[in-house]
Amino acid sequence: MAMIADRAGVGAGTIYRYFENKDVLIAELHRELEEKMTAAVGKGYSKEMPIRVRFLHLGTSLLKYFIENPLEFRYLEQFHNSPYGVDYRRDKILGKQEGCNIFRDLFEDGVSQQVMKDLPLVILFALAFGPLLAVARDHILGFIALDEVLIVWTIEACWDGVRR
Amino acid sequence: MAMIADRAGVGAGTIYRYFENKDVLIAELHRELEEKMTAAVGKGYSKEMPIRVRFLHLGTSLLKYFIENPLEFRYLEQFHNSPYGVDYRRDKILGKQEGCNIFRDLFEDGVSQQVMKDLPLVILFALAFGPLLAVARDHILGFIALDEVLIVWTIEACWDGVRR
Amino acid sequence: MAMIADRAGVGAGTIYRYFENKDVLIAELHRELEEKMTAAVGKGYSKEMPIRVRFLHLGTSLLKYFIENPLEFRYLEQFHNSPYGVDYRRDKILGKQEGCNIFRDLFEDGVSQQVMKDLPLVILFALAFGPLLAVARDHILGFIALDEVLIVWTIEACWDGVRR
Amino acid sequence: MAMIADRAGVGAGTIYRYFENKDVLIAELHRELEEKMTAAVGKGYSKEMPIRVRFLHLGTSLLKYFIENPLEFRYLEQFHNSPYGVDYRRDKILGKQEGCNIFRDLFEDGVSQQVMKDLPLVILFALAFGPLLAVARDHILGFIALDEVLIVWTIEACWDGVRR
DNA sequence: GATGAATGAGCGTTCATTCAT
DNA sequence: CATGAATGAACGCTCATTCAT
Repeated sequence: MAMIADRAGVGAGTIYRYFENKDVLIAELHRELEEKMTAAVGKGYSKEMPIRVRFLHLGTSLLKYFIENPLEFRYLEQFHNSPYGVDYRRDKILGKQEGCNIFRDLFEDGVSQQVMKDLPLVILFALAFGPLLAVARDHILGFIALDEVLIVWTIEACWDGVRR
Repeated sequence: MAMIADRAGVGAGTIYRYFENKDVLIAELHRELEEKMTAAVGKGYSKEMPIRVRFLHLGTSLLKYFIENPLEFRYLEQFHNSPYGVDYRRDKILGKQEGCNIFRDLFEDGVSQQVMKDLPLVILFALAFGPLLAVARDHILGFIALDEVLIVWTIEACWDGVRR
Repeated sequence: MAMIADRAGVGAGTIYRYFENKDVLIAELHRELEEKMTAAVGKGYSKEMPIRVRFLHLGTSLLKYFIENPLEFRYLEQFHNSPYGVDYRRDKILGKQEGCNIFRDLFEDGVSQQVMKDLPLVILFALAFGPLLAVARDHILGFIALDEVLIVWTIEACWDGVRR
Repeated sequence: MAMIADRAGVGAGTIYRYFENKDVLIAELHRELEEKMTAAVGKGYSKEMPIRVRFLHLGTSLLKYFIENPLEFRYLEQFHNSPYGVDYRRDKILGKQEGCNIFRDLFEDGVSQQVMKDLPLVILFALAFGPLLAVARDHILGFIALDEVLIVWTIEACWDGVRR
């Protein structure tokens, strides 16, 4: 908190006028970033396209978004690997189903149209986003240099994992 | 550190006779767990088997190992999501190539035999282990209940992602 | 201060137009409450009554007032148990003699008419108000349930302490 | 806490090796002081003495103890005027009756032998200790100068308040 | 070699007060 | 006059590390 206040060029107390406490700050920043990300990824996307196209569109958009916004990616990753993120996922999976529907819709459609493997949603998510996040992380850390081609190949490989 | 010393039944200072500091302790514990894991996973494994069999063997063994040793899995995950883990991977990927060769060998063989996609090793790793880790995490957190069948299907889906 | 401004329905800064600072606000509120209390207690009181009657009147009135206005009592007690209250008493006892004369007059009359013990005023105050405040506090905290009879008995016991 | 550590000439953290937290420190210090006080006051005291003598002994001893140990008195007063003290009293009065029996015993004996007024214990306590504490406070703050004689007179006046 | 008391920078948070608008 | 955003010293507490014994 001290560091954030410092970088924001404000006093230590000022932060608490805008966020009730650290947890709230973290949660709100997460929500904001996720919204921004969802918006960016949803550009040029339509439910009317074939499943495969939708998957490739969403996958490449997301991967590119992460690569172009490494700081946001790092935040999102840290969030999901923290107790905050676990609670968040638990609410989302076990609680009333809302938010982030763009991805769920795609997978539900994919399964019901028998284009994707008939596996639980959670596993399909893992198959699609597991590699995607790993690859984004490795690029940002400098372990690979992703280019347009590599991005597409990677997402297509993810598609192979997910499709029938 | 105090808690570890306590559970070990030694004084707070004693720990520093065996580990220079917290970072070193973490790194050494990691190495030990990874060795144990590699050994477990390598049981019944042979380089002479066909690539696909080797992949399925290693994948299912690993996933089962994580499910049976959730504490170790949590440690390994936390480690890799921390600065320690990043440094570790950097050394491993960019530095002198050693350790954990069992996996690298498999992917190198897979690529050279043209059974796997011709992608950088790092991406193949992401394709294989990304979903695996995600699925292990979700199982341990209670978001899915993996059984024998689901485990095999998951690893086979990973194989689809990786194979030509 | 923020809470007070809030409940008053004004901005946080506005309070400082009416009170130089927190200390002044506390002191002024104290003065106001003491005035109100003195007025209430003085109802139906006359210096012409016999000392004992005056004492019992003032004592029971005061005790009843506290019981009926527990919030005010709590404020007054907190005030007197704080550095503010100590300073206030110091000024009152050692400094120029004013204020709250109704009580002093009674005790001075009591001593000079040889109805009360010939003790320093401060001690007579302690004998009279010490138990009264203690009993009011205990009632408000729920340690006793004072009724009309108990109140009178208590004040009469105080009188026993004070009288010759 | 910082101030205490400072005056003790130790680091900020050291204090927590001896007291779990601030509340515990406060409670333990209180217990220690009360024990010490009870011991001092009980010197030369016997349940076999007549009630009046017991009362005068305990009263004068206590008052003298406070005067000789002004710091302890201030601590005890602050404690009892704080939430800690209120909770403590609540436990003592409403909970299982233990501790500080020397005083309760005296009052119970006094009432049952019909030497003291037939009032609730809480009120008798107020009658006896209310003035005593007030007088001790005023002495310590320099509002009166108590001497041997004044002390005895004060306690005798308290006795008048309490006795039949 | 083992101990555990001591350390102190750092944590997240509060709140009386100021001052530009 | 009134506002409320901004302040920053202070709070109670933690914990990896040291060092005299």
